[in-house]
Amino acid sequence: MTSVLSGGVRDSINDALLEAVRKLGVDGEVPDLELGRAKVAEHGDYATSAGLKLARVMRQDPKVIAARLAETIEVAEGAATAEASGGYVNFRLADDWLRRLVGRVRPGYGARDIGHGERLQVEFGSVNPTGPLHIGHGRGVTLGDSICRLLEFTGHAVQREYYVNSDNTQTRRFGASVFARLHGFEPPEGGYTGDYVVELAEMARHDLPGIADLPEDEAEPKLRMYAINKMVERIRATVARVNVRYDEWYYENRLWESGLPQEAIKRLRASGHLKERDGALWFGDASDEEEDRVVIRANGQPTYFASDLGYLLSRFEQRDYNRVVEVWAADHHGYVPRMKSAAEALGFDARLVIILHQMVNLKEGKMSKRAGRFVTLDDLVDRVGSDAVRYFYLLRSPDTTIEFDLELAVTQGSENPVYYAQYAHARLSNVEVAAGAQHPKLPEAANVGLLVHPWELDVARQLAFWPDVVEDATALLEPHRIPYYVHDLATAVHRFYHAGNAQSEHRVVVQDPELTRARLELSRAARHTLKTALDLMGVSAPERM
RNA sequence: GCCCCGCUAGCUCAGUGGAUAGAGCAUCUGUCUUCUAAACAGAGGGUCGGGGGUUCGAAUCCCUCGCGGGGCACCA
Repeated sequence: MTSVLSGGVRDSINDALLEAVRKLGVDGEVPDLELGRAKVAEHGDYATSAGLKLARVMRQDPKVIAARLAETIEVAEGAATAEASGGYVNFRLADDWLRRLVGRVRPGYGARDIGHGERLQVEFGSVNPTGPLHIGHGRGVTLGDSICRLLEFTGHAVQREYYVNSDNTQTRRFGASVFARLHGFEPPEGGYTGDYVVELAEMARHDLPGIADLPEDEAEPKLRMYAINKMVERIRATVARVNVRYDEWYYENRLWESGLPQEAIKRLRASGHLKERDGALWFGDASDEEEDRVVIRANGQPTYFASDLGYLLSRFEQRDYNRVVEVWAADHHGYVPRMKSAAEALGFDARLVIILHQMVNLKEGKMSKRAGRFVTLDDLVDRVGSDAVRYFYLLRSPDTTIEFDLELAVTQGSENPVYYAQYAHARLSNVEVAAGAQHPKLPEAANVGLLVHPWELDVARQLAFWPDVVEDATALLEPHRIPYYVHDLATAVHRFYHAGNAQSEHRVVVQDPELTRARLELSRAARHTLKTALDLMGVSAPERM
């Protein structure tokens, strides 16, 4: 029998449910019984429509099946009781089990070994290093970072990588723009016109003696690398402000130096995935020319796609990651099939996971990095703070387009839902301080049996749900499930706390040391869980506010 | 034209094919001599974009139409 703590109580219930189905004589395929949270309080905490689902297989009345299941089911540790209702089976978490759960919650509660140490890379952010990060990029880096945090929390060996473009058309234009500014010209057509390019040119003039005397074909690569390095420095500082960390800033030119794109091209040529047409080298199968993509241009210059072919080898072979998760903005969605078929052609198909998130649009009009028209992520952090920024981004499903209104973001900064959760944490921290002050020596062990009020058990109930949230968020790579959970837990905490405002005998810290100790146990369990969940979001858990 | 995402309360958004669709903000009504009121209790507010279909059951799956966003490069 597995410990309930190793997974969630939902897993235990599900195991018990399946075992009961077997006992009823169903063998072979069991349809998905869709055990989920009950939506109405009368239906308990979890519910399944197992009776209805099994009616066809068992050729029996759903009500009868549900009733028999309810009788048969035995959940491990007596964690929950089952009750039939029509074709449904409803589960109610046992009060006594909830109390014991409180005593078992430790810092980091909810961590699970789902990944078994799987080596995987998450590549996210990876914006062309041709300008500062704006609010659109903020979404990508916070999403990617929280995905990493989730995967680390669930037993994966995660490497966080930023792929630094350095040899593509955009970065060349960037280099050419710096060159133009160095000589007092306007950047060329399609170049970068932001003021920061002028600053970069002046810094280069100082840091690269003699650079202004070189002709463009010699100066541009030097200026480009100089400017890219400056931008990478700045991007690194920006993401650090929102608690985003990378293990590796992997430069595109490193690929070419190690011959990986060349090797990938060689292999794809041998396997018949490449062909010459119009003087260029194309990737694609013969069935549809429209789908073909250029790898080497007619002028002999490789495309970014050639680099990406080598990048696949770098990660799946040279560095031996079992899986690679890419986090991209939706404007790259057209590139997904290409990458997928490239990965397939090289034999890595199922191991490449691509997560897309929708765009962040500025209400005042389109952002453009080249035109220097955008709100930087630094601006946003300056005005509303890192915690509110992270919560704001992570609250939304990646599929939702964000219409960003800076004025509104600033005015609403103070009513950001993040403070609701942080306040719950701060209140509990304060309670612990108060308990220590009033009771210098409390009992070592807590008698959790003293937790009897509904507002106390409801906190415990929320704690029971946390492993489910971790599991779902990890399986779907959807961190936005966490802030919604945090809100629910914070609500239960505030209610628990407030019971003591309404009637002082319900406070955590009371005369009776035994009772104080029991309620303190619950406070700590809730505080640890809030802290853990906020950590996964990269949001701080303050001890006072 | 083709591809992707969205359309759910006044606004911003959750919602693994299940029972009576939720939260925050905003609006209205109550609650601080108290372990922190950045809180709590309550009220109002919905043809889940329209129309078909599949199913015992659809906000959820399929088809179709509409609206909004994004993409369809020898840019990334």
